[in-house]
Amino acid sequence: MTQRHRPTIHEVAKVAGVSISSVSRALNGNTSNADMVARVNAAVQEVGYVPSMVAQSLKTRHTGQVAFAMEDIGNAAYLEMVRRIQPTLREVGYRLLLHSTGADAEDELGVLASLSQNYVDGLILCPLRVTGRHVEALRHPAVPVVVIGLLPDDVPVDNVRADSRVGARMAVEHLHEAGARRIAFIDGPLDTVPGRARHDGYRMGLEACGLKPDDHLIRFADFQFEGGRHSARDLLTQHPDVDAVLGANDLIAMGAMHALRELGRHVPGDVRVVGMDDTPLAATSFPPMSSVSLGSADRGRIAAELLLRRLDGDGSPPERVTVPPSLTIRESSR
Amino acid sequence: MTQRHRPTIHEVAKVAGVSISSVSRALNGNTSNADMVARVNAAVQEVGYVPSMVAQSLKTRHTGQVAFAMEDIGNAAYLEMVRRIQPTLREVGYRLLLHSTGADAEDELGVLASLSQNYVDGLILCPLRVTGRHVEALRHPAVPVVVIGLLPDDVPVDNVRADSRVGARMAVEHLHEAGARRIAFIDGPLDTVPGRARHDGYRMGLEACGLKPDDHLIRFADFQFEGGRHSARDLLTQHPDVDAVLGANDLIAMGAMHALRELGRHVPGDVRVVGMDDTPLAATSFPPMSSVSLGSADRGRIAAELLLRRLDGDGSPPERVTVPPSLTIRESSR
DNA sequence: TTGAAAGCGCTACCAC
DNA sequence: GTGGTAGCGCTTTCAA
Repeated sequence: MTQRHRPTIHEVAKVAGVSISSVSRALNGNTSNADMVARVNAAVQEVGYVPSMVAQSLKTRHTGQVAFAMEDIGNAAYLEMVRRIQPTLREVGYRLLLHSTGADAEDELGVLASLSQNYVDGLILCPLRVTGRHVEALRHPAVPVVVIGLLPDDVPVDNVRADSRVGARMAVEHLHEAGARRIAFIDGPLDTVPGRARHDGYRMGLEACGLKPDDHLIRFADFQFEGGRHSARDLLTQHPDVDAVLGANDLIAMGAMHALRELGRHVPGDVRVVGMDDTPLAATSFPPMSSVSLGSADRGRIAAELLLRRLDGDGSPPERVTVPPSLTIRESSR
Repeated sequence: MTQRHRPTIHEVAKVAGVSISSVSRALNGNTSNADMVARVNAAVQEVGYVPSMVAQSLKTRHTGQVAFAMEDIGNAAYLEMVRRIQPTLREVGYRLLLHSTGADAEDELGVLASLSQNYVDGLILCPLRVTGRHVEALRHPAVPVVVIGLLPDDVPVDNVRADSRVGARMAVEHLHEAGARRIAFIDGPLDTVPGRARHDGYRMGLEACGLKPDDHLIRFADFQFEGGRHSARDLLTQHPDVDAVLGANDLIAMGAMHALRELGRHVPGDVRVVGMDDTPLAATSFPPMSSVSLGSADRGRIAAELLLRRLDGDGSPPERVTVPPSLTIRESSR
């Protein structure tokens, strides 16, 4: 692997017999002389010149890079976001940097702080928890930031939200309509943004249906399959009259479906199940599982679009977009 | 969003009452005078100085960035890789850039070419198809490259492989031992690296078991759920004697499980099913699905480690690592 | 040990 | 329209 010398703009200039300024202009389309452009291009070909992003960045003060920070790319919701963010940015020439922070708030703050290093032009942040220090850091970001998730109203950054409160409520109402009366809920941690919102939505749903809330029917499971399975097993053993389970995400709900099967309960005959996030897991499960889509893909796309507007120099006040949830009804709750 | 002036090393120097060289040295640990270090650090705090990555990169000629290019981060195998690559790189201070090329060979070549822009120090490439132009581009990469996937022997880059040929053979042998005699195979496209290898492995497996290959029992499905479902439905309708289905990945195999259920065939009683990649889908399916792990996580980690060695200046000859497959037997094939 | 100064490769301003 | 030239913010010689 011989580290060949990378030709610079000077080599091109020499070969073309012009000045480096002319080369720069020709390459950036700031010249009207067609002959000049042709000569420069020929020289570029000849020496195999490729502009240095780094030098350009130092001069122009932008990098063509955007970062996306979330807890774990392994989470289907974040994955959906990335899959939309990347092409949206890429279309206009931005590259995407990925930060999986592993639910470490310290790490997220580190990302926020490191923005001052100016290695990216903007950031899309999807925090699992929003602390006071987050808010503080978001007051004076070194580059434009878009936050996906709930944010205090006075934080001056663009903000894209899901409405998982309404989503959870929709699920409960649907289960009620389908005939369920003892609707259990397996949530994620209450101190996370989605955990809190879904909990509230569940309660709201019960009220809207005239069902009495019963805290014994609520469990917490860290958003994972095994947690859902354990919680559901426990739940159904202690409360055999439960006739529906809402999972705070599809993994939890899938775990619950497995537990139900192990307990010999039929889905949806004995117990109806609904998940949240509407990931591929839901569509491919057996029976296919109803799930509340929180529009992860849309949130990703919209966040990217908002950020691009800022990067274009848009100075209008921070925007707040809420993506409505939608329920996909499949066999598990019919 | 007031674009405040970012303090430079000059401000720090002025406040500390020293030269910019001293600031640089103190910050990079190239000074032994403790007093100097203290003064500089104090000044850094005072003005809120954060070094510019870009300026550092221009000078030092490295960026602290590594790119990972694959077809689609939505694919579970690539996802697993990313999940290991990122922390491995991050641990030593590298950031990860993501290129989802969307199975566009042109795009992959673009990534390879753009390496000359020196916006990254290295690349991990996981091509779905390897063309002559890939090979050509890989002969003189501008920065170290590690390829995950099959590669001609004479291409001088580090290379991490799965052995999906052996993996597919293992699956066939397992199905045979379990009692299957008419083992069908739903593959991905034959012109992809994994599609080809798995096809060969399937044939090898049949031979090893003394089963007669029958091309009618092979279908192609583009590695997706619906493809697997369609193919399986078609297959089982035309060949009701099929008693086992191997899917070239878990999505295909899941699709097949659904088709079987729709056809009223019991898994594993009537038809045994095995998938490949051993994704979360397999473990959470019902019944839990046997699957051949091709070590995606390990391949990702190893690729990252190999790349880090190169970035450390290791000049030894290109290495070739093959990660062995392993079969996880679950209910679907018992 | 410290400071002055020379670039890294580029853009953009200024005269011509 | 074209060519000098002054930096962008940093690291790293080189002398003192």
